[in-house]
Amino acid sequence: MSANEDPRALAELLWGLRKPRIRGPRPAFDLARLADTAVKVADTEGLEAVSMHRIAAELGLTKMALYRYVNGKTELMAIMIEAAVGTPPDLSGAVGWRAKLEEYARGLSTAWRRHPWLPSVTVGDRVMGPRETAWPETALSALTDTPLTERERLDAVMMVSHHIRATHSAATQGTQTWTDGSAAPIMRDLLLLNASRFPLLATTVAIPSTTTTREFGLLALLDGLERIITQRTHNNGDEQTASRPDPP
Amino acid sequence: MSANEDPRALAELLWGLRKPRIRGPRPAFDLARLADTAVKVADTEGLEAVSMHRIAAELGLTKMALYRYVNGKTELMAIMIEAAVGTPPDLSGAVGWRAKLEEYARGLSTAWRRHPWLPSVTVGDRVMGPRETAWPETALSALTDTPLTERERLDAVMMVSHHIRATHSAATQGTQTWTDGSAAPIMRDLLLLNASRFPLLATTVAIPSTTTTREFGLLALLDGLERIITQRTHNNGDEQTASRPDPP
DNA sequence: ATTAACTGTGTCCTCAGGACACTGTGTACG
DNA sequence: CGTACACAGTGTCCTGAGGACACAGTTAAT
Repeated sequence: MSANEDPRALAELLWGLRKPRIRGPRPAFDLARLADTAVKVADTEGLEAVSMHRIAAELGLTKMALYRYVNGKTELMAIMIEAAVGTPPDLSGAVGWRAKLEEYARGLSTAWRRHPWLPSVTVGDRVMGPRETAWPETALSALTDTPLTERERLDAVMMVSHHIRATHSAATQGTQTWTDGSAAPIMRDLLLLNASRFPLLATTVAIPSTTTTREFGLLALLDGLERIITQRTHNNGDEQTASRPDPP
Repeated sequence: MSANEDPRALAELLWGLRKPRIRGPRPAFDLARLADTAVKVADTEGLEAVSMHRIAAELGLTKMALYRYVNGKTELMAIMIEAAVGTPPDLSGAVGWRAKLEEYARGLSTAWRRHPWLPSVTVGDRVMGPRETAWPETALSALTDTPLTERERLDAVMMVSHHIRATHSAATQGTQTWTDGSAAPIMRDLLLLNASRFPLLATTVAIPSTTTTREFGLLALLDGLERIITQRTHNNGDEQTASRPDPP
């Protein structure tokens, strides 16, 4: 409602630049405690269960007392995200950019499966905290030995993230309208009823899926990156790259 | 608030299966009129400006009169989408699956640029209308001559859609936190301040972008699909495929 | 003409987020 | 040592959202 969205203040909160309070009585909780309880509520009852009132009650506080800690719900969400993302996976075990990126994608997938509300919320124009920022930093490290430009590396990282996000359950963000979710059976019926107008979709929807969209998409994505990378490598004449084996 | 979400009713509304009302007075408006005004409001003032009250007022109605046409805001949104998506591009001019998919991506991009609120809303578990359904149907037609399975074609189509969606302005859905949006300068400052913790991101963010993420990502994506397709083709020994020329 | 079905209105409710004044409390400083 | 200030937490109020529901007015089929 109100013009409460001050990105500067949010940044200071997330990056630990708040001036230490000395004068009055000590606050009963700290930001980490707030974030953890809010995350717990979101995990167990869904994101829509997270309201100022609810979280405050969970802590034995009044709703308005929460505003002593955060400037509004935006800030609450921000510290929730920061608390939930966790640390990015260790890519040092994987060899080659491709294996590293796959490992990264797995890690992302795991984190988002653990907190199903996370993918739908880590989106759009916003201020990120240091813990969340560590993720793309880690992903970039997978591509340092490639001939891609810095921008292209970031683009590639974003592509992987977006793909994992997009394929992560229809309930949160997926648009897998055809395969999962409560609307899927209805859509199937409608397509079969109108098979003449939508012949391709109708036949496609009728058959069961073997592989997942996530696997296939990641394969295509990494194959595309690999093509670009090997092309650059051949032209420049250095850099080794780990290739996926051709199937028989 | 209330359990108003009946996907069956929504489907009937979208697919024109409402029983014709005979008995009482004629309604002053029809669904198309509702949808158009709501779309206009969303286009000019943003999606958050679309409320039941607002749209009703726009039509010179009371809020509750709107509920005679739609069962709730979910249905309003659904007919808004259906009105705004428009018709998919004609792919018959492009030769080869790759050019067709590129054309499709362009069309999608155009539609979403015209209605910036659209990408953030055409997401998740929901019932689609016939006009929106025509889009993936069209995209599938681009891939009929490829050796991909039906499922893989749908996956490929989804990948393209997701990519265009993801790269379509931070304000709506993009997560292009590093490059656009009001939070970007703050993030830049934070990264430069903490360059020791995030060396890769810090350097990456410092340099200006030459190509867009959308172009690079689509390139990688289509390259990946092409690799898979040509691989299948070589193995099966048929199918022609349009390849992008190698740069010098 | 009657009646049933329907459109649109007005009132009320719940539940968000949030502003603001107030009470109580503890620490720093004169 | 005491006072003043800064702060934590409470209670009350407001706005604005979606929505339920009863009612008045209207019209077409019977």
